[in-house]
Amino acid sequence: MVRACATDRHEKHDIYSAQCPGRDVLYLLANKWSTLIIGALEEQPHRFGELQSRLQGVSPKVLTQTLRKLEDFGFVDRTIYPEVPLHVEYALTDIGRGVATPLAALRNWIEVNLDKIHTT
Amino acid sequence: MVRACATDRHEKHDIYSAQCPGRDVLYLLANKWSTLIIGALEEQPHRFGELQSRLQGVSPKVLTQTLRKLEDFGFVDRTIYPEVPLHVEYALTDIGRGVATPLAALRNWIEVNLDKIHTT
DNA sequence: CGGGATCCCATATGATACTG
DNA sequence: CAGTATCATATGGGATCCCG
Repeated sequence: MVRACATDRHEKHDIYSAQCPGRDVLYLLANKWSTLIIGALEEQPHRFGELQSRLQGVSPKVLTQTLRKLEDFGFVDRTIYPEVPLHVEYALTDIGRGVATPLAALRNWIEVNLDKIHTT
Repeated sequence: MVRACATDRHEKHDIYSAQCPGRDVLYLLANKWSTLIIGALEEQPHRFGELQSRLQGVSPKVLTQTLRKLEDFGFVDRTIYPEVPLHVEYALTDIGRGVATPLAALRNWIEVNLDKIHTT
């Protein structure tokens, strides 16, 4: 259950309410790349370039934007190794590994049921 | 596991590939309202106006757009009762109830962990 | 290598008014 | 009631070039 009880409607802790902070989280994931990025990082930490080649089709700008947002929410950790050439690694935080689980379930469901879905 | 094996990279059945049809499904859900709509319909069928008041903040235009997309993918069923006044009901299809499960898991995770997330 | 800076477009989202 | 029409805007997304 998402709501604890019926009286939660349109309260702060009801995700169906406009005031619920959970909507921000849902909206963070609700873009073209967040879910895929978290999925990739769940397997193992990735460097910027590795992510870009793994997530076919993402531009460096959008990849940066999305990573920053995930950092802001505390889902992703960015570590800089001051080497030459520069080395930056992105990894999931504890909380990041937390969301990764339901997101993996979603991706998995999609893969398993893809043949039953009418993808025009 | 999302990929069956490592050799799946950048193939049609690898969701990380740009050619994977699963991306369309992921992208369908990746918008501001789809997840909430499916969540609401999971509880019970809703009329248009019921949905609109339940999902605080959605405009009729956007609600229609999203519902149409969900219909196209076969997740939602639209039934018209030719009464006066007009009566239209939206309900989940079998496949719609399928996605609803992982989506509910995601919403639930968000609610449970909301206090641990840094929502600026 | 890992981006930041720019410019630009497509689309998602919205507010409001109107109709079958 | 259940939308559609219209207009307006925000943001996502992308291409390219450049720099430490």
